Amino acid sequence: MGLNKCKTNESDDEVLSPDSPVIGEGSSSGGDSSEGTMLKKGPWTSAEDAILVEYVKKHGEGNWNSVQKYSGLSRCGKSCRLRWANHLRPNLKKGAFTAEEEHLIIELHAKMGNKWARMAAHLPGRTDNEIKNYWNTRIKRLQRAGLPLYPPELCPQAFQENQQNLNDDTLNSGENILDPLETYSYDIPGFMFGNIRTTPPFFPYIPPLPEFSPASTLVEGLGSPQLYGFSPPMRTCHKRFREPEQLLSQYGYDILSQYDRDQGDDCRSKGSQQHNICFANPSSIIKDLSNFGANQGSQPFLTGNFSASTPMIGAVKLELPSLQYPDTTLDEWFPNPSLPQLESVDSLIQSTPGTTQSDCPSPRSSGLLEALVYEGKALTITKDPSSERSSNSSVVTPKDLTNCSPFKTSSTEYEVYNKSNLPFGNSPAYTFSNCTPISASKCLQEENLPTEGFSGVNLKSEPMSYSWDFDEGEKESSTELNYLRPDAILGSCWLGESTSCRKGQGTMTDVIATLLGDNKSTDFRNTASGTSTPVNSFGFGSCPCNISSLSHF
DNA sequence: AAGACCACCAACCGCTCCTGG
DNA sequence: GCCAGGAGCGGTTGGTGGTCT
Repeated sequence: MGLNKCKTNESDDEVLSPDSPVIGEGSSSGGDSSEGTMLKKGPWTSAEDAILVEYVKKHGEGNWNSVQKYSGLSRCGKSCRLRWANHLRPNLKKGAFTAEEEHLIIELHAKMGNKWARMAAHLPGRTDNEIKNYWNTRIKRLQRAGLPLYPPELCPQAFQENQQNLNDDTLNSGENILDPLETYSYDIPGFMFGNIRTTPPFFPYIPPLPEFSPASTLVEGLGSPQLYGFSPPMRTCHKRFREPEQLLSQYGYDILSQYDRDQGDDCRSKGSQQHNICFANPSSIIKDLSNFGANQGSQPFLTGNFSASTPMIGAVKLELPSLQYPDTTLDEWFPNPSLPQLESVDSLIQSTPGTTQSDCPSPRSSGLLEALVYEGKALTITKDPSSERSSNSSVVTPKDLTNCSPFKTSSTEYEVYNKSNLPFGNSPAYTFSNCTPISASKCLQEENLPTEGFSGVNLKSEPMSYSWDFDEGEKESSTELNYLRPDAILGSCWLGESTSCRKGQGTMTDVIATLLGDNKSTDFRNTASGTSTPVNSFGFGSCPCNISSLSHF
């Protein structure tokens, strides 16, 4: 296999080359032996940069392993490529990300997961490394804050896509004996933000079951990272909390202020426990999951807030919501409301993940070329956004995104959020009702949405209908489900019901039993009547909500 | 003032995919 | 079909400087 020559081995990993003109300049400099010469590692010097630039001018990009040969640069080709791509390449945009870029990154990440290169293609002048670093930093920050990685409206979406994938994966392949290691390596697309029409409920995390059955299929789905119904405990006292304003502005949650207010008591745990949605605190989550058997359902959290690198129980590797459709362009994910591209979205919806993954070209294969295409399109848009808007181009501009996607909260909804007294400032319904990228033609064909129920803030528990098409072939089990309005759920739990929300710990088994057992309906009818406290569709521990529709299972 | 903590950035590393012989 | 080299991607690590206690 063509492992890169840059790869170090035990013998030369720590070897420094005293003869190398550049070795030793960086604190982390080391040397690799390649064809008898030592390869420098560590920070690049301006002299090295100049050499590399000169080489690229003469020979063009590519053939990086020849750089050392022809330029005398004591760097492996890999290092040269990285240096060029991340620092020396022309048209690189330096400096901090703009607000638009940040929001676009968030949105793209919700779509693609940790596909940094593809994300970079949508951000002209930005490198995958930059985006990656930004995201990782952001994750850390949000994890510390116990905040969601995404605005709340993305959570149901992430679940939906994940559920769709899982259902298709399992139901469409009868011979598919689920390998836990593979089964839980989810890619969760999220191309229809805010379209809760098809948003199924969230369930607490349920451990994987070995059987392959509709029930187990469901449970497998429930084990997805999108709906682990646990809340990350805020066990650590955060001594400092930087950039609270930024966090607030990003999410519009009045969390951090409350957070700081709570800081003196209980290490902000009060605030954190109330914010049971889309939490980012994988490390804590993992700890609790590892104790899951003894502590089922005690830690509600949910939705795509895992780092793909975060270790999971059973070597589960999770990936954040990722729509692995390399050929899918952004406007397919974010159809212009004025020109909803139903076909494209429908095709995405209808395509099974199995088909998707197998049919679509490898991300690798589409990597650079696709990135160039993306970037070219993006550049075009940047130059002439007006013409872009009038066309049916396949690339959406950041402005488009802020206008037509739930992330338009960047400058508008966030403000509204901030103005609200609700913990989220406003409900996902706000986003859904005001900026719903209606996508699936199926939605249009079906009865009218109870849109009125989505507008405004209403904390009353009003049942509303969500259709959950498990699978086209599973219609009998995919009848319409009734769930509480998400805003009602949010409201009830966010408004100081942390105690009651924690009560839901004991209901995990109820859910499991309900999902797997025969007395499906009764349990949740009891639940609906308040005799038990199920984890509701948004992972809130105990918001007394109507989950009677779960009896459909 | 010192240490701890954190954000940011750059670079490395391991792996996978693609391509050509 | 197999193999090796090239290239790219994503994860991780380490350094540096700023801020806070």
